[in-house]
Amino acid sequence: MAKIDLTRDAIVERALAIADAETLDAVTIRRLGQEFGVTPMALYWHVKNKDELLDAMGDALFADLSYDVGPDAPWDEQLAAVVRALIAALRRHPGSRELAYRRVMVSRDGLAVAEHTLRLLREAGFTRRQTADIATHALQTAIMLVSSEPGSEPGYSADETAARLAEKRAGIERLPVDDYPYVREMAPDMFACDDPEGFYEFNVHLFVAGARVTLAELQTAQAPA
Amino acid sequence: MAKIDLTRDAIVERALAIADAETLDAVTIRRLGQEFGVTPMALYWHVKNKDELLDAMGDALFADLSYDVGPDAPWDEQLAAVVRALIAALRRHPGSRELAYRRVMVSRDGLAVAEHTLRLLREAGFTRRQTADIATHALQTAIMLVSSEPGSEPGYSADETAARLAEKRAGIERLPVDDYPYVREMAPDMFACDDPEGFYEFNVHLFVAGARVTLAELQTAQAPA
DNA sequence: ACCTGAACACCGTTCAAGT
DNA sequence: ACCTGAACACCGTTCAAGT
Repeated sequence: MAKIDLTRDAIVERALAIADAETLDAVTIRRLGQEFGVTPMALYWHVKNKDELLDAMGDALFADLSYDVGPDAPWDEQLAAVVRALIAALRRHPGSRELAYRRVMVSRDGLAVAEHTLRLLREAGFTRRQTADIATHALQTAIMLVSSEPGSEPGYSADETAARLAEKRAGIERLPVDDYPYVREMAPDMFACDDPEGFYEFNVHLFVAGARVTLAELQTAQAPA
Repeated sequence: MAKIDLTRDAIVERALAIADAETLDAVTIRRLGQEFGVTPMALYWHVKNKDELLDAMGDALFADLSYDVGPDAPWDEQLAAVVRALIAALRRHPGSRELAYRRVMVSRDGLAVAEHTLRLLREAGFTRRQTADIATHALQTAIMLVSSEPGSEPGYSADETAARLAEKRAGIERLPVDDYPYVREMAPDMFACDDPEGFYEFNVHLFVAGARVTLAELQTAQAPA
């Protein structure tokens, strides 16, 4: 039974758990109060308001990132490591993944990945603008992959997800065969994924390959042999 | 003054406008009723519930896509055209961009792009799994780029965005110079963008380049000369 | 066919008050 | 220092009733 007492950390942890089990919409001040056996207003002692709670949840996403493969590794491997680390972190709290945006350039751990990523791209030879774009893109890619792992319906609980997916599949079944041959053929792959690790690895590869080629193009343009 | 009468289309249009001007959270049944000079309950005659309204808004995002560069164009150009078309469409209604996920494989226009994209990838030589992944990734990339155009704070109104950005910049100013040299150097590029078209083009290029290289790797692996 | 009134079960938040 | 009671301005939704 061990009642957990109301602290800021406990609140954030509980909030993350609710978001994962249900939805981000399901984490409300009132609900949290209820779960701690306390009135809603009690939370306001520990947290300024809901927005600050969401910020704190966002900060938690960046905890325990391990992206350091050493400064001697090629930059593209370093970049891949960053994206993998972000994906791993976000998969721990998929329900709160979108909160990562707002805290990368703010929280301590967020700034640490940012610094690391910006450095490796800059030293690889990208311009300032490109470095900013790719670094942003890296985080976005991670969020997006966790959002789009086939079979996930962003913003819905487990039950609703199942219902909506079933409806989508049924809708596609009803489609005229001649007009949508590829949609029909690919539907199973669009709605399910028996190998999530493979899904993530393929997409990380795609992302890093894009950056690699782009840099190569840049350098041959600048210094044609 | 010309009062617009309450129809399903008018409601959806108004909802999209509110989301763009403010936030998706700002579109509520009650608010819409108010704007049409009608009680909230009146909307339920035209729309089953809020979820259906959001679905309808999502459908609208896929209207007027022009991604057809002809079947003779190389597949990578066709893919670039799809991503550009999606970006253009989402930029018309940035406030509702996330609603695109749920309707790609459902709405008529969504299914049309899906069919087109799946076909071009499949014919280019990707496996079924890869085709599904890249097609999903294409939409996600578009959504994500519109979300992350430097200087945008997803989920906040214009005023709030300005406030949060200012706070972020100030936070970075306060950072120890020695610990975060790259974050400090790159901050202007992370928080603003004087050339959005360039931003989008660079990232589309990155995405397509990744796909191109990945396919090339695949083919040399399958058929080593 | 289309809209309203009244009601219910929810939100976040403030502020004075309790211990 | 930490929590509560009462209150306010919001949500989505149902359902019987009006025209």
